[in-house]
Amino acid sequence: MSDSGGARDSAHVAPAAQSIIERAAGMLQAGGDPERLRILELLLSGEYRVSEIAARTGAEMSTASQRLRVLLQENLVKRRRAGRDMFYRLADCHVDKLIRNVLDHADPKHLDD
Amino acid sequence: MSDSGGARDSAHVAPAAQSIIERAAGMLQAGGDPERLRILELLLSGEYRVSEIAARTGAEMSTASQRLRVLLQENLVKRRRAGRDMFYRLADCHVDKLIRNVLDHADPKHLDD
DNA sequence: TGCACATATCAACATATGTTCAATCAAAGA
DNA sequence: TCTTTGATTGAACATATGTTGATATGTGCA
Repeated sequence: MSDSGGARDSAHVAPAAQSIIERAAGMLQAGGDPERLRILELLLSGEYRVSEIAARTGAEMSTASQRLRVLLQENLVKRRRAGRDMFYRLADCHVDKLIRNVLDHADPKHLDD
Repeated sequence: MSDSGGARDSAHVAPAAQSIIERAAGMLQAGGDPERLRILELLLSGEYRVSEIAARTGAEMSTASQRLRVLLQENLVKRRRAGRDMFYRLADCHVDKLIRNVLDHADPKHLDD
């Protein structure tokens, strides 16, 4: 036993409750589809209606709407109605940071593979 | 037309290349499974061998190994061999931040739903 | 070399996911 | 009220994903 370089009990990480893990996993999974991630990336720059999101991502509206539904369910985005339009935006700055973080990490600039 | 409160071209977000989006989505997806996320959470506190990871997450070794393979493929973890053991750890501090961020966000403390 | 331990891989299966088009709902204006 | 426009929902389908137990690899030691 005894560890070969392990940094056990180093940072006092309270193990997250199962429900937290599940919600967090749901969020990651929702962002874990290239097409949905493209939507999230777009929303980094502001609020858009479904038709715009569809156009800018080259998808049918119903497809965009389905993708937005998943993002909404997992609390990655919020929406508001304005007349016939529905505007979607990132849920909060936390999500903003998350998206930027992962896009940044995936950038080859980080040459960490 | 014209926007109803939209914050277009606000933050100069360079649209990420397709390949970056895909890699980023792969990372999110890899973390987007509750069981794999539990492994990542465990690794927040250090380096562990497969047998320990299996034991602590209540899984068979072959199951743990499969899960680790996915995490490895998406560059969320790294590994090193020490004798017969294989030690896994988070790939870098970027991943550490990502995991903490999402677990934090999923915490009900944030009451943002 | 032969055995034992730690991991990894394979293949088969059940389940989950994403897409699509048609149908429906909701708001606005004639 | 009827029509138009924007958005959502439903159902069917193809594809992807996660799990499992058997098998293989790989390392250390006798």
